Amino acid sequence: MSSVASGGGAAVRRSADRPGLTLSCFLPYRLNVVAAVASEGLARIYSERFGISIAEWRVLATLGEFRSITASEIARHAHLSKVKVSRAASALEARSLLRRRTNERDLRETFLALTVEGRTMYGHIAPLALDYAGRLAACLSSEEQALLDQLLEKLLLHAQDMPGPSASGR
Amino acid sequence: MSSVASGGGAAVRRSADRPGLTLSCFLPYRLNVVAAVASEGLARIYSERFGISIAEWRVLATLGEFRSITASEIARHAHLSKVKVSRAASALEARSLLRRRTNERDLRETFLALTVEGRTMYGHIAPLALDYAGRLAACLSSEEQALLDQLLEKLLLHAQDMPGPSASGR
DNA sequence: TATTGTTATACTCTATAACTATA
DNA sequence: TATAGTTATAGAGTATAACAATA
Repeated sequence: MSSVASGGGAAVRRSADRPGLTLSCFLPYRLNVVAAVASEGLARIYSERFGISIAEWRVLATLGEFRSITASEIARHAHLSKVKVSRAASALEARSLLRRRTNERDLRETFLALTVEGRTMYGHIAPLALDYAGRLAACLSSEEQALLDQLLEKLLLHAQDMPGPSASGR
Repeated sequence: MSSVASGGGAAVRRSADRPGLTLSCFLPYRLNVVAAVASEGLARIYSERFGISIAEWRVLATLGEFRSITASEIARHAHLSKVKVSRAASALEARSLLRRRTNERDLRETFLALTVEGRTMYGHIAPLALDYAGRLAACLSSEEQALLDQLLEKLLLHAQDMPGPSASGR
């Protein structure tokens, strides 16, 4: 009786011994494994070949997309903490890939933008990244890709405002 | 310059300036964000409430599923390195949650199994984890859940035997 | 020689909070 | 008081390789 789990809210009977959890079918685990495997090759591209970290890549990619935005906007867009953005920006700035400029309307804020060199590097990495993502998704039909996208989006929005640890079991 | 990049097969034109990469639509990024968000709450359950790490949780879950298996089998099943399994097993053993026993047929191997205490803890955590996963997946219909599962599986198998960094661009 | 598993090392990443400066 | 951003600190996690035992 591996029992289990109407997700909704129904109480479920389980044997004390076999609560019916199968790791390979456990959604959070699966998402992590797929994400890790999917990132491995890509991370090698930008770490080994361009010497940048994941956080730096995300900042680079965000600035490649939006020419000049504030650090906190990058944090939101790239799903990074402000600390990580600050560190990544410092590292990129030290290599002259990025420039900081204070917002004159609100002196607390800083606009970040790629330098010409930064934009050049972005021009090198982005096609490789796109190619990689393309090859990754190539095992899915375009309908499947769209579907996956929708499902991930739904999941993300839902997960973001899910109560913490087991509301029922506190 | 940025020219390049036939993805799966179709050549794509891009401006040198805007290689057309949108972070929020970039599959590896999306997978990582969803996985991270989906894990947050869960990790809190077993770290704060039970004092175990993710690796330890995976070992625990694997042993909850397969009563007694070798360390390397756990590594394969739980997608962990042998070092991580070894460390996690030591930590669990130190808390008397797990027992190691040498395989008498091949003295290099060690069988790991949960102790009664370990099984008890598993019995506490597994239902919480299942509940969490259930609430997570509750935003999807059961058809959608099955579909997501299939898509993730396909993606995983494909990603695992994908050539490293851009085969074309080496 | 290859494999299982453990340990050591150094390194990176991370979270937290303290801090500066503005608002 | 609250916010944007930086810096400091310490702790956790990581990869790598070296190692012992066995095959």
